[in-house]
Amino acid sequence: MEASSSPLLSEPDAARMALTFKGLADPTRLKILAVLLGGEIRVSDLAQRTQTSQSAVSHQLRVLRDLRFVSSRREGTQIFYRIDDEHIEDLFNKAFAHGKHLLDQQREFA
Amino acid sequence: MEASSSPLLSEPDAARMALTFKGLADPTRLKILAVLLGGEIRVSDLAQRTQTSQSAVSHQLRVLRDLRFVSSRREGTQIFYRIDDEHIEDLFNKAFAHGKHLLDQQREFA
DNA sequence: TGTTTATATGTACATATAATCATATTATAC
DNA sequence: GTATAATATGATTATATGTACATATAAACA
Repeated sequence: MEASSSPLLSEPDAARMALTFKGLADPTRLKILAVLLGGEIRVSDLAQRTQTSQSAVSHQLRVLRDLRFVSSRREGTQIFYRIDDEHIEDLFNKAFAHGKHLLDQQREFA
Repeated sequence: MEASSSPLLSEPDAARMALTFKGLADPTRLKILAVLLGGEIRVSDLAQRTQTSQSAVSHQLRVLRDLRFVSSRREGTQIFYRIDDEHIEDLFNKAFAHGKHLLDQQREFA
C-alpha cells in the first residue's frame, strides 16, 4: 500500500500518459484526426483537406501510427488511413469542450 | 455550410485544442494533477509528493494556471492549489486508459 | 525496362519546452 | 525595522519538435 493519501502517478505511467497527450498536442495532427473522424481517407486527400503539405502530413501520420491512434492499408499506390483507437473520439471531444471553456473565460476578462 | 464531407477543424479551434493537450503532455504536470485529483494541497507538499523541485513545480503550476486547469488560494505564506476544471478528470482517465492500451499492444509484439 | 504517381523518409533549421540555479516577492514572526 | 519561510520569477542551457526541401520507395502501367 501507498502511504500517501492521494493517487500518485508512477513515473512510467506518467510518461506513457504524456506520450498520449503529446500525440494530440499539435494543430496539424488534430486537423488530421478531425478529418479521419469522418472516416477512412487517402493521404493526398488528407493533405488537401487539412491544407498541409504532403511531407508534413506524412510525418505526422507516422507519429499517429507510432502511437497506434491510426492504422493504414494500401490500395495500389495509395494508402488509406483510419482511426484505430477507441479513446480518440472522447479525448477529442473533451479537449474541444475545454477549448471553448478557455475561450469563454478569455472573453469574460476581455 | 461546409462543402467537405467530414468535420473540419478550424485553425483557431485546432490551436486551442492543441494548447489544452499540450498542457497535459508532460509527466511532471501529470504527476501534479494526479495529486491534485486527491484534493487541495500546498505547493511544498506537492513538490514532495511528486518528487520534484520547488522551482519546477512552481513553473509547471503556472502553466496549469494559465490554462485554467487549476486555481489557487493563499493562506499566510502558503499557497494551496486545486483542480478547477470539469474536463481534467475525464481527460486524465481516458489518457491513462490509452496508456495501458499502448502498453498491452507493445507487449503483444515483444 | 523506364516512367509516372503516391507516399515515406532523412536532414537541416528554427522554435518551443523543461529543468536548474540564482534571485525576487510576499507574508509572518520577532 | 530584520530575519525567516513559502512561493514565484528570470536567465541559461539542453533537448525536443515541426516544417520544408530533397530524395527514396513502392506500385502501376506503357
